[in-house]
Amino acid sequence: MARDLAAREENYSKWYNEIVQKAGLAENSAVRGCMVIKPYGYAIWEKMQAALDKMFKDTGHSNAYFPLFIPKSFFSKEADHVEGFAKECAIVTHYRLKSDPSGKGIVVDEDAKLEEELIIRPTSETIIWDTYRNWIQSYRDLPILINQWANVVRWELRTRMFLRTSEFLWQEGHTAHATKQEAIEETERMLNVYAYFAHNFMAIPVLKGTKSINERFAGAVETYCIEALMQDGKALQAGTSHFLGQNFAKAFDVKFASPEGNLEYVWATSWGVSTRLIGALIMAHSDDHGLVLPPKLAPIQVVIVPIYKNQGQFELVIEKAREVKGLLDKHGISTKLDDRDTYKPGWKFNEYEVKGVPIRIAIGPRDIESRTLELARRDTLEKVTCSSDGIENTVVHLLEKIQENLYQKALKFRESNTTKADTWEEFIDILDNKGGFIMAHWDGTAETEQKIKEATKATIRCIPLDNNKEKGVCVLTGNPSTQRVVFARAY
RNA sequence: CGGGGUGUAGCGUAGUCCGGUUAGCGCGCCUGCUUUGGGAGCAGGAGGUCGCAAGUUCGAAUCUUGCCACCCCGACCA
Repeated sequence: MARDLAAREENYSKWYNEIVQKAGLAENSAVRGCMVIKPYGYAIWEKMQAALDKMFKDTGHSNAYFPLFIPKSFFSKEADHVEGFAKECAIVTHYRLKSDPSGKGIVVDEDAKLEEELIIRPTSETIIWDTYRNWIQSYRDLPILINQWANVVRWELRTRMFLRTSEFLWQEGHTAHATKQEAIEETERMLNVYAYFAHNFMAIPVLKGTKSINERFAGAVETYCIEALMQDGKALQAGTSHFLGQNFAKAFDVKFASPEGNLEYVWATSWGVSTRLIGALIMAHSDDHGLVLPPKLAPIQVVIVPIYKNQGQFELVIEKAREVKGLLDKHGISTKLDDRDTYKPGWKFNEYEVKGVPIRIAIGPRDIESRTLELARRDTLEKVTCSSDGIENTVVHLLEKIQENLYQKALKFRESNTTKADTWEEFIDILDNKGGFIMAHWDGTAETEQKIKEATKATIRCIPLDNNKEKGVCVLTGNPSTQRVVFARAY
């Protein structure tokens, strides 16, 4: 993506959509704002789920499932929460259809109107806290550490595949604690889980931080987030972890008897990541040849393409290919042997390149003679011929190398696209000509942030957790500031 | 909801201003032969209510009116 910013912005959407479609990840559906996740795209999501789910379990959480429908009245209980989601809810008002009296198709049966409308969950805090009320009486019932894998619906006006669809898949953790301290620790623990996942699985460096009040989750006391930088210089919120204080406990009247015998409100957290991460993966690593997947999340880590001219050669080559696949399988490497006779090697090379398969092995008659293989890596597009002896070790090491290289590349990109701005002119100039993260002083007020957003579309992505305190003046107002915060235009 | 745009084969499109043979092309698909170490070549073939409806006309993809759908930009948002 070596293009100037203007060209990048213009072409980026097109480039992104092409990768999504050509790689077979997803396509737009007949339902407005929704998408069909195709098998290959879903396989990536399953890899993400597996890795995340293990980390959730390792930190003491269990999976559960709560209803898709939420009674409308639940939403009015937490004022900020309803304010935040009211504008983007899908609402079920009826439960029956009937034939149109005029004989043309099917219409809603007005007699089948629900007494209370049901909201299709945009997030599950309300129904979960309504349930937790019945589960919690004593401090002995705490903590509750639950996660659910689910779909949610937010009626977005403008959608983009994976990044913002009306329906999306995610996980949402909802925990209940006896003390504020414990809840804050949980919030931070899960933020670290997300950051670890982004770094070690997605090969994407992220900034950990807290949101400004303007950007905070509706109903939260504090929102922690991980922010990633995409190749077009825009920021992407990749995950959030919320400290909800006692807001939902108070709204849903969830109290527990403490060891001292007092009735106290429960402390809460919630945290989530979504299929948006697939969008992040695409935008962080892909190139003009297509998708580039980090080995740890690639559904197919190695593809073997046999090359032959006739039946005799096919038999020789395929035997070797099967042997190699067997070796790699034994080492836990997800390997596909593409022995289809209906496509030519060149076609296959291109297909797996577009799909971002980290390593391709080609085996032909020449290789049989010389006991070699052709190894091609997706991240650098380099091809080398290597000995077929010990191929399993070669591949294991190469996969690790690719994983690390992708991370380092993304990190370098972020570093060279993180810029300090000390004046308003600099701030504007960087936004318009370079993009990326801008480290700038801010006077800490919501009004200033709002003005900056209106003037430039840039928002505060986060206030980094490991921030250095540094005296300065706000880029917009000139008022005193104690630290730089991260600004960017965002998805 | 504002502003702009587009609907022609599975996908992408030409033709529309200025009505006139059988609606053309590329990709894909099917058959055959030759091919196979970077998206194969040649030959043959299948596939169309030109978004829907009404109107004008000898004649409509093309003009008129109404409707529908989708896309882009903005407002909203992860």
